[in-house]
Amino acid sequence: MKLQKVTDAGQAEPVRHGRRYRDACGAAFALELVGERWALLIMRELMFGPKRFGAIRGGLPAISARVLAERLGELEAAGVVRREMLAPPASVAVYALTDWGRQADEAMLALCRWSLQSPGHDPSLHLSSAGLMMSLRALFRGGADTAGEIAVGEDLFAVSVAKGVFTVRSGAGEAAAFRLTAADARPLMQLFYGKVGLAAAEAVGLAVAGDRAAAAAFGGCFALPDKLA
Amino acid sequence: MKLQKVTDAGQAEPVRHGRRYRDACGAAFALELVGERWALLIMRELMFGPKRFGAIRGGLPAISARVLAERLGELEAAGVVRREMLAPPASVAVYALTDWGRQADEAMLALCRWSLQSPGHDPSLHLSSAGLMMSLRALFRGGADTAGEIAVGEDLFAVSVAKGVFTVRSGAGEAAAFRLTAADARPLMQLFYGKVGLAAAEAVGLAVAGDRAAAAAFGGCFALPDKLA
DNA sequence: CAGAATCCCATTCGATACTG
DNA sequence: CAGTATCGAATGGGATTCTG
Repeated sequence: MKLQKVTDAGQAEPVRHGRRYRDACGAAFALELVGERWALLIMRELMFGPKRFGAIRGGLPAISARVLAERLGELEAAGVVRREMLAPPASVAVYALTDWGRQADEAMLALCRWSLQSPGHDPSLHLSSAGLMMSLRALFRGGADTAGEIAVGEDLFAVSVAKGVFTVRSGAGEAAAFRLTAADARPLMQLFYGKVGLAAAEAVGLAVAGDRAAAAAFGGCFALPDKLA
Repeated sequence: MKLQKVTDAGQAEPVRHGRRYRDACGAAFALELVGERWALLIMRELMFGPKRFGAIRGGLPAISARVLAERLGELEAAGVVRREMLAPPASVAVYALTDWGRQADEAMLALCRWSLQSPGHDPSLHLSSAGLMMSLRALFRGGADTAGEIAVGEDLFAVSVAKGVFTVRSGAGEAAAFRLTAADARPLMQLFYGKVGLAAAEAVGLAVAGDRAAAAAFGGCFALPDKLA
């Protein structure tokens, strides 16, 4: 009722909240689509693959079920998210970004890179596996070609550096030279944000398998930008 | 009181609204800083130079004075905006982006480029001169080197294409080959968004001075992206 | 006139409880 | 687990008013 109104033809038409910017600039239109509270973070959670309602909540512990349901409805009406029913016998609903929704990652990365220059950023907060991978993409500084896997809790990602381009995919990787495993993002943040060595990260819960030298070199590909103030 | 609390030492400490994301990802932190309603559009208005309170309102006719004052206070506390007192005899307050605040333009451009792919975008809405220049930057597709001036209402911008890079500055331009003048953004939107010729834009209020061929070529450097749906 | 302060109301958010 | 219902609290928007 709040999210959309059904026209005479029965078509869903996004009405959104009465609050519009009434501004023809693309930035304003983007904010109409994904500027509501939590919207961009929900998209981040879906950036590496479809997720169930509960899995999104898992990545965003501070969101309430009500707001999450509301946002998913709005994002679906906006064409950013698609609700899909998995085939039987699974028969559960998952939420996935549309192709267009996935293209918002450039904007998201730009926001990450910008905000991480601030000395006010607090890396001690909770970080989901999707948030970690997003941060890695934002923090990539370049380095030698390599490939590996990162396992965070239940989630597995294939990462690679090829020709100076860093790529993350969901799932197992081809020809992974190393694998970093941790129960949550904390130890990996130490390694990537904190610029500590592999050994220090292992002391706080990281497990390294495979080529240790390759893993260490990979860790050196990322750094927080220089702070401003 | 709502924007900041004064500590024992008397220092201003951004408390924001109780609503936090509690998420270590840079995207979440960016949203804490500039994710409130109107914040990014206020920054857009300041992107090409400092403005007075009333001038910002002029660019954002739908914002209320209360919310604008509140946002300016928050953005100042966040280090994105600086409130400056012009030297006498002017002695008026203006709001300017800090260096860091200006760096958010990459993220803003990415949002523009993303959202303008949507068929839902409505170019018939109001557009401020800052919004127009932002949109031009987002719509730039490349073209031959040139330089000119664009005058929208009271505002004057120097634009140039050099080595495939499009630049906008506030004020008069060096060696401008042409000048496009209009009372508001509408005729210029016709030219740049609408892909109509110079003559058609002149029919709706555009005035062209100087080298017409250069002006026409400049107009051809911009285009809306292909729509998705 | 610029812009801060105040009041009122509609909407939204967040937390908890509830249901299939 | 996947949402929905409900309610108090906070916010946004608009109008009005004060102050210099």
